[in-house]
Amino acid sequence: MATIEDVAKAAGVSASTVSYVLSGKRSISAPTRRRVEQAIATLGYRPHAGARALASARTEVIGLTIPLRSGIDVPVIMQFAGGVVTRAREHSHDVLLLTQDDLEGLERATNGSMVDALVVMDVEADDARIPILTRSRQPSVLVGLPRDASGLSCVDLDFEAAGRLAAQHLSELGHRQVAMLGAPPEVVDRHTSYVDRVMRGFAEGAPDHGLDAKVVSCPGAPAEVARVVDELLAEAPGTSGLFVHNERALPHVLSSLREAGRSVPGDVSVIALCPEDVALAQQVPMTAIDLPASTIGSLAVDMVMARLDGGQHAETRLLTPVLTTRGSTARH
Amino acid sequence: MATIEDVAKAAGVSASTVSYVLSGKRSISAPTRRRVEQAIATLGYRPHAGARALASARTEVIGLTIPLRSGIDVPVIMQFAGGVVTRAREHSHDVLLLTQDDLEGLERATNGSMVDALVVMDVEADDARIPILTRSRQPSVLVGLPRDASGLSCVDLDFEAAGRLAAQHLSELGHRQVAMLGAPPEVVDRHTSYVDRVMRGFAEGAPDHGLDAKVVSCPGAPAEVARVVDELLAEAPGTSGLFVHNERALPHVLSSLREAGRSVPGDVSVIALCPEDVALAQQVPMTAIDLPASTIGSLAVDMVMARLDGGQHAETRLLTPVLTTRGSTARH
DNA sequence: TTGAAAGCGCTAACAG
DNA sequence: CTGTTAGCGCTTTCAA
Repeated sequence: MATIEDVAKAAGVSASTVSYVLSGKRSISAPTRRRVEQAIATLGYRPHAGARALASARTEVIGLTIPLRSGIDVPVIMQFAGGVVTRAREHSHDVLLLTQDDLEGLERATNGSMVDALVVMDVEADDARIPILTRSRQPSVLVGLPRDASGLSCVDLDFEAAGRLAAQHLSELGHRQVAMLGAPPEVVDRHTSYVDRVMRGFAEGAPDHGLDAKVVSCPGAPAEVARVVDELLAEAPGTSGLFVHNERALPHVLSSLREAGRSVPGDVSVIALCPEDVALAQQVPMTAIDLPASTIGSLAVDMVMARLDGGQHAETRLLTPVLTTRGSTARH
Repeated sequence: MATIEDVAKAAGVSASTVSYVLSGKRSISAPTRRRVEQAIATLGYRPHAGARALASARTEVIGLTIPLRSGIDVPVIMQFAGGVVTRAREHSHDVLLLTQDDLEGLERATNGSMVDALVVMDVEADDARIPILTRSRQPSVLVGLPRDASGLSCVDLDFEAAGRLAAQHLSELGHRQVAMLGAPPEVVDRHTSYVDRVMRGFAEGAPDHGLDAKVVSCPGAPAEVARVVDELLAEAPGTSGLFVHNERALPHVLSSLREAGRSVPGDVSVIALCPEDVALAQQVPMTAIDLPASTIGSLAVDMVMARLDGGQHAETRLLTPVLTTRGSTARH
């Protein structure tokens, strides 16, 4: 591979001049710049990432932890990761993929100077990674809201407000007996922050709007979804409004209702909390609170970059949920 | 951050000794090793990745290109990526995430010495990345089968055999008029290699088994799936066997059939080509040819690692498809 | 506007 | 079994 020295020779300048042409950190005469750029092009020169990181203490890489475990909403993760990668490239950074529960990997990435900054997904209420992150010298942003952020930046949809909004909307449609079908039990048990928050928002918002509400967690497998729906309808036959925060279960909820002889939205109104494309891909286009995963991903990168080169202080940003009315809800 | 020099001082040895303790490349006396390990632990020392890469010409990172564009089967991608990351860690490598169509990123990663090796997903028949990869000095493995692999390693499910297997199975069940619902048009147009191969396998295998077969591409949106299914049943009302290679469309195919008054498997047998968990998550547990995405991911990493430290030559590995009979097929 | 030179932190001969 | 030393390729003062 061509080195900066090769380029310098070919252009008849010193290595430092080549470096400055690349970084733009000092002014270069037009002819010199031209010759250097020429040499770079003909040699196909690319700076050696390791050498650059060593000399500049900057890697141009950000770390992204993503969950690969069970029960998660895969499309949401992908959209989020897409947002992160795309935005990172716009800040001319690459992305190092770390897995959620690999604490060792997180230490390696930070202390080993593999990354300039970190985006951490799917934060739990008491996340074991928080102490590692506060100790690290790289800025990081948590996607989610831990019990104690310890001065770290956070970004997420305001899931609690989303829960309240769902309750409010069902109330405004005239429903009185409602229920929420939440994440699978294994996810609820992990106390992943957004799961807790949306459940709390709905459970607390419902009474405020005069609703009688049940909140149950819901597995993803079709047979189990049917069981949960049947149980719910048996226990509270008057249920006419449903709030579903479980992407995998969503299609089966709709079929289960149908098979139980309840039409949507005729007998039961259903609000989903999911990305827009998922809402539109159901048998009935769903009235839904949008989960703007890609936007959150971009935002996370913007925030962490701002701290990196602006030295800005930590902040928490919660996006206001937006509900779009489609075909799955009606007046009661 | 502590450097190797700090560790050396703390342990009363030279930096090279610390390095050798870490790499195991020469024998160290027990007491020395103990003191060094002690010092490493108390200082929380981690080698600087860039410095190491510069000195050793090894990054301990592999690049992974994943598609983020539309029409892809998201769960398959995630499972695949999971397999890659997990296996990479077992070879003590991290993973740098690259996006599918970022040719510039691929060059940066290889020529900029950011990675030791590359795993490239979702290869197209004439993939623009192949020339870049053949030029690069890092080994790479393509997931998929391009028209001309140019001496690069390839790994994939034998999708052509999968197509034939589906035809054969439908034939053995006594079906005569069958059809395949393939990937969305935009994916077919890209000539992603596996899409072409499974269609060819089915189209060519069907006549060999005495089948009258139609092959159509199929969008993912529910309304469109319904349209495609209805058209199919209108043109070929005798169709009693279906082979679906489209994860997003799969649930809607089942509902469309039901709404068209055809029961599964009573009137129509349906074979899916998808990961096992997807097959089990449908309303009817699907007879399916497994798409072992995670396994392929692991395998890709193993292959690329073997070339890295064994100097082995390139090879192409195609996994034999396996069909599992479940509730969506019956004798005709 | 440019060049020379001192590192950045590590690895791997080479020497003992 | 261990230490000394010469780079790896780049960035960034310092000097002109």
